Amino acid sequence: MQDEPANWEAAREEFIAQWGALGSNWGINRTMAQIHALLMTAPDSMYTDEIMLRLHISRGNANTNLRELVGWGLIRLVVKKGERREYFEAEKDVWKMFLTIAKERKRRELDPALGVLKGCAEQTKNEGAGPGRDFHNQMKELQEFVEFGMKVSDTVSSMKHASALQWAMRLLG
Amino acid sequence: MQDEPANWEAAREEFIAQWGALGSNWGINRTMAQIHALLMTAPDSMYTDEIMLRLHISRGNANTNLRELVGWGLIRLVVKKGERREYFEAEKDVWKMFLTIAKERKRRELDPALGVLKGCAEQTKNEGAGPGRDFHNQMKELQEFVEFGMKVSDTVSSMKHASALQWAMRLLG
DNA sequence: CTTTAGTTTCAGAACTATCTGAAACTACAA
DNA sequence: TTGTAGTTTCAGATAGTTCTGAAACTAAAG
Repeated sequence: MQDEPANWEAAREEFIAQWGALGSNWGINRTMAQIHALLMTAPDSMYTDEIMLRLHISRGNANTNLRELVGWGLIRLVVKKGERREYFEAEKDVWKMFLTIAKERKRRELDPALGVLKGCAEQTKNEGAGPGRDFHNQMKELQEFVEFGMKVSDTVSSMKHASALQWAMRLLG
Repeated sequence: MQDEPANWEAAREEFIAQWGALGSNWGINRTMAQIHALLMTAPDSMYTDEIMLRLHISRGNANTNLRELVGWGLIRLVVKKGERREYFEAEKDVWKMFLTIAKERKRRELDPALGVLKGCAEQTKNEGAGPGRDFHNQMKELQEFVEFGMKVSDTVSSMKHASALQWAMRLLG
């Protein structure tokens, strides 16, 4: 088993390519998803040039997307003592990864929607019976639903992996 | 209040425009989101030409996106007796809307990801200790997590609004 | 101060998604 | 049939997003 030239690398290659393609459906761009997949499965931290080489992407592209990923909190920058170069490594804990993504999506998808709904509800709060009032009520309903969803999300996010699991088991059981 | 020419329409206009913009973050295209917003807030069902006129979009565009929305299950086609024309109306119940979206997103985001993970795990199931095995374990972990998430989603989806609410109340304390 | 290793920026190129508009099609009615 | 109302399709135009590559920048070391 020792001398086999890393046959798992084939599966890894596959994973990186597919994960990149999936990124699109997820509203994440391909390169970003690929870098994430690469780092997630990297035995050691990597630096920019390695990543560029491995994924055949330009320096600018690599830099931008590494920065984005750090912004999301999905990877972190590591400095090795005695080395000037910056290395990157991915969070590998699945639960933490999930929380990070959930938080970011909430921020990007729910927060702005809530703003719009509140604004529209406010603007029509004095409408009398009729279509105007119906509209107001609908905005209110949506607003409450979104707020409720955010609360659930916050609650789950503050859980440790173990207690979330336990909670979910109760739900499923 | 009677003769004021529909001042709530201003708020509605705002809602449609903003909702469209939000669509992008949601992985839904602008027009589709706008049509949905328009129909969601329409006192009566509407037909293609009304929608085209109201949103300043072409027939082709309107047709494609109406079709998509019907596919998602967010709007439905209505035929009025004695009329040849097809009308459309949106589902207005918030909980049903949420379920529809959740189901569709699961199908588009989770299902394909699961496929990839299973494939990669399978391909490396015989790896001995070392990076190959680490990779395999990671794929397995991700796979289990996704499967778990799907189960939770299915459970919630099968709930009636009332019982979901009750359950959530318990969660939130 | 100069060199060297590395990082960041950004204008334009390449690519992708979306939209238009006109033509083809369908189906009913006179 | 022919006319009319409506729907669908699709090639090309437009708009939006992502990527490249080279130049500008930063900071440590000589």
